[in-house]
Amino acid sequence: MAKKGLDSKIIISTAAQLVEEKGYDHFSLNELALKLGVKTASLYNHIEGLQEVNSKVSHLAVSRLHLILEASIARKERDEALMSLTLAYRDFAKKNPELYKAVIKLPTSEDDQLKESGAQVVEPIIAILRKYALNEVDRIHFSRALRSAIHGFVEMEEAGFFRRHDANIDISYEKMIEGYIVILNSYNN
Amino acid sequence: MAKKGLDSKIIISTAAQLVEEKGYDHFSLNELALKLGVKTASLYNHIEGLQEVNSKVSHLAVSRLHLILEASIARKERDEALMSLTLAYRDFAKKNPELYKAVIKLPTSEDDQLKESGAQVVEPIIAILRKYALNEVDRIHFSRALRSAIHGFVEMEEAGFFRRHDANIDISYEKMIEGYIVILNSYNN
DNA sequence: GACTAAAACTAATACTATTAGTTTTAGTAA
DNA sequence: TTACTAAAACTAATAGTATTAGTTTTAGTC
Repeated sequence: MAKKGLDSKIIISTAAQLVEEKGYDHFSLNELALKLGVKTASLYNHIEGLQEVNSKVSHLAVSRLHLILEASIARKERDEALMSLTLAYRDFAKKNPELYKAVIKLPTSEDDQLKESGAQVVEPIIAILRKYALNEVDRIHFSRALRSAIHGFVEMEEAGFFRRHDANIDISYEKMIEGYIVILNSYNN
Repeated sequence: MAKKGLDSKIIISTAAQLVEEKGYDHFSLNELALKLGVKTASLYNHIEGLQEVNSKVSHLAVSRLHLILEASIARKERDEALMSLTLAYRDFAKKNPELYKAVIKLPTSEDDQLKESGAQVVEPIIAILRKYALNEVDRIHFSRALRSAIHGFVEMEEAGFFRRHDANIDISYEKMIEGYIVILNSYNN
């Protein structure tokens, strides 16, 4: 019963680990407590409840994705940056499929930081798009379409929709991104 | 304790209704039984368990979506058919947001009909694409990109990602589809 | 060395799905 | 009409979930 050095940060990062191990839908506070060497009720000294854990795991997932996206576009611009970011995005989702599922649940947690957290994924995309000849509104339109495609692709791939093996999935993805690059470059300039 | 006229079909359609009412994540067999005027354990005379219910609700959702997509392209071709189908798709997702969530869980249910059921959504899209000058492999590549975009868009919209009100969401969607139509028409012909 | 607040604990509650065993019902056969 | 059977309802119990209340222990401070 000695005080374990528990705090919210350790709990959330362990939760993220457990989500990846057991699957997003099979996460439980019982297993989390077990992994932390503590009784389940003890967690409530540090967290409000399951909802808060879920919410914070989502924020953590978005944070990590953000870092990777930023790194992917360092010293790159335009088409090269876009291709690099989109590949990094899919790579993250494939390496952390269960944690990635937390990303889409982000805005569900109705706290105020969500605008900030949501922006973490859009921001590097918007940064790239600024180098193209789109006005601000078209930039938003285009970024929504691009994010939809990227997210939709990795989620459907993970869910098991793309089964026809006579068409290579990597190539499907590349062609999709190339399509977006074509559209993007067609905006006058 | 008189025999209620329960069968699998009634159970699943009631489950689908309950999913829409309470939200996909808050569905329970207890509430389902309550709504059917039966004790929870009695459901097991007709269903294997929760997993089967979830799986069959997914199949039902896909079936309904399929019907709507087919109807949307009746007597239409090419660009007009594509625009009509994509609008119908989003419309379905907006009118049945919780039930739509069951669609993405389809392939998780590992039964053999999944190829058939999954095909229900692709099929009308492929039918449209046959009228364009793509070879079979490119048709698959393109359909994956299009489905990713459509699904990704409606899911992110429902999840609350598209918040900037200075860009109209309907227009974002239209522009996205128009982009795909441009790409599609650029395949020689 | 006593006091306090944080952080662990135990115990209980109300949900969830699921299984086993029992009773009732509806329909069929004698 | 009565007896039989199988389906479909039931009750009761189990194991898992999150959560709350109340208690004990610990670590650090006065």
